[in-house]
Amino acid sequence: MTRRPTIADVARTAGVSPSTASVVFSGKTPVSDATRERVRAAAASLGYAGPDPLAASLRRGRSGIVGVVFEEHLGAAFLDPVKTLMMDGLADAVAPLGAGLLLLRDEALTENAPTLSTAPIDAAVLIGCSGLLRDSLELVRARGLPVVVVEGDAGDGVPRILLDNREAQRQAADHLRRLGHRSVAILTLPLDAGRRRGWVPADAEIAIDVTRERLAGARDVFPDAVAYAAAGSFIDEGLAAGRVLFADPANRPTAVIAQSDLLAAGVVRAAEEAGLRVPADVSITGFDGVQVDGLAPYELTTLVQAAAEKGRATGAAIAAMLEDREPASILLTCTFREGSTTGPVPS
Amino acid sequence: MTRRPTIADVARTAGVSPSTASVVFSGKTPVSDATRERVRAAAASLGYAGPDPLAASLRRGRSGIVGVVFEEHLGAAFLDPVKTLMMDGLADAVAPLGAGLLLLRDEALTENAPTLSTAPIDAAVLIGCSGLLRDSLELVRARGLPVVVVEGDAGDGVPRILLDNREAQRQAADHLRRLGHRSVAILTLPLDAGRRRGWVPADAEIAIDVTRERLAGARDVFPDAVAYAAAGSFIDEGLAAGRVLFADPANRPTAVIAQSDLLAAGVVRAAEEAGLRVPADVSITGFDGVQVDGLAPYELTTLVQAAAEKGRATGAAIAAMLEDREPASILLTCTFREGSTTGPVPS
DNA sequence: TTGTAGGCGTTATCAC
DNA sequence: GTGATAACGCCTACAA
Repeated sequence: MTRRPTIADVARTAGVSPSTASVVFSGKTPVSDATRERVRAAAASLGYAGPDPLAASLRRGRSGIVGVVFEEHLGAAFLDPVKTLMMDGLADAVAPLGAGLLLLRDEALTENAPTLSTAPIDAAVLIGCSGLLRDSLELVRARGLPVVVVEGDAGDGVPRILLDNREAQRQAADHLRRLGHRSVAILTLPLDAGRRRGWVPADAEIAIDVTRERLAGARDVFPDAVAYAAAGSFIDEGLAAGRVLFADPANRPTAVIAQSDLLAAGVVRAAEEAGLRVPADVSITGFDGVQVDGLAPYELTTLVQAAAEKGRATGAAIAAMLEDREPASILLTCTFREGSTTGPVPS
Repeated sequence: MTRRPTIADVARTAGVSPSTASVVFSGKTPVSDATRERVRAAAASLGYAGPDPLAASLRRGRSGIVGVVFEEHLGAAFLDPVKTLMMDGLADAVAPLGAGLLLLRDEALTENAPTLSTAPIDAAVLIGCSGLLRDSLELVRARGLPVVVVEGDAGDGVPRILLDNREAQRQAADHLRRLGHRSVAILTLPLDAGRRRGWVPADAEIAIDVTRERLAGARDVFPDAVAYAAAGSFIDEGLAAGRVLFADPANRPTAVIAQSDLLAAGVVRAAEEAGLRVPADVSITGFDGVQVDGLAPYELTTLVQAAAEKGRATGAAIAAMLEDREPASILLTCTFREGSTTGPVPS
């Protein structure tokens, strides 16, 4: 025989009708033990490995696949521990739906690759913030698929999963203020897709929501704090920025508010390099609450965001939409955690 | 109208046959400009977003999805820079096929989740090494799907993507020997799924291929070198192990061969901590050639594996099988790169 | 408990 | 260049 056996072949061999055979595999309707056995045996003898997922999907109108759209190269995305954790949570959350995650790149970035418009997905998760996202959003909505946007600017009627970035960052700033700090520098995430490194002018346009909100939170407490933008969320970026911040001994901040833990870790290293003790000479806060490999023995004072929970919430929203329930936008809150990198202002 | 429009609706509205409408969207056959326009217009007016991927897939017998099976939690997998890079390469390589990557967890780990046996995939990539892999392999073969195994023990007829671990590691060891080192310690990756940390007895059974082969390569040059196993490939693990290796000043290796760059980075840090200069007092080699965030200013002496290339090779093998060509197993070679962490043995 | 019938939405083939 | 026809393989009312 040349072609793969179908459920019809199995049914024929077992001497039952196709629908009965189908039921044996789906288990949706009771079947007598004898029949089940016969069908099973027939399947085994033919080397039938179960219903073709494609045909089943078409019939059901569901593929069991959730597309996750990234704006960047996959490698870049997974360099970010927060995204990794969030994917983890998302995977957990969609698993009970019987759904898997399909990695997709933003339409604009792909050639003849599989895309939002041609992939057999039941729903989509858009991650990120930039303008490309709008196009992707259009595509998905045109197809009438449920969408959830994570930490991005979505617009009307699209459920979003957000973080209380501003409020949280304000807490960290408050903590520093209570410790007596007045001369504070802020190390921000990239301002826009350009990812230029450097001082942030007072009137800078900040295209990326996360960056803007965390900065606002810090400025709520320290309106005049200088800000320096990193080109990405990496330890080495934090190190480079830290060198700049600590360059002038006469005019050095007593505390640095970094917008990510990786950046903060780099700043810690820059401080060490400059002969400064943390937190005796300089206090440093992070953001994210991820485990930074290689930072021991320090423990960052930081804002712990429930990254995996973010993924789970996203999954829940997807589940809701798939079941025609109203999905809720969700605002997750961060928890302030005091570590060993902040202390009283040096006298 | 309540249900989504189909290509038949579009065809009717445009006054053409369904097949013609189909051709307009697929572009597989020339169509007159006028007709194309009319179909496009009809589609737009009906809000038709293009052919349903599920139906198209069924018809074509291809879903355009490649399943990637991990043995571990997704989060854990993406913590490993080599895997991340390899995913990146894989994504690149399958994109031209019009395929996307579906993240799957090993069958054993999942509840009613989407799996190898129910997901609409055209091919599968199995990553890893343990025994579970065998089960997954069975499932996939039962479905008659093309499979590629990356760095795992696959068995008969399954194309594999492998690295010249032993030979490569030998090069690094040779390098150290030529520099005069005689007292060398080896820091290995985990020995098995148990991931126990500690000295490796001479007669230890090593279940994980990569660990075993790299160890063998090092021992080809230094048969009597002691070996210590880390519990994972992390900087902090390297640090912890380094502390052990450097604990006794009287009996301290002059060189450490670490089986991954992350481990090596930790060892560098442990050396600093112990007041040892690298490479003046101790030489350290890594493996992988990944960019270790936060290690600057050191540059590891290491073996550069083309991780992304590994992914690309995997994709190529998949492509070959999908086109009924014979897929080749591939042995990739690592390149020795001398950095700033190795030097002559201290006199 | 089992069988019958119809269709999910598309596209390949072939004839015109 | 365009159109009729026939699957792709399965599932689910509904009837028996």
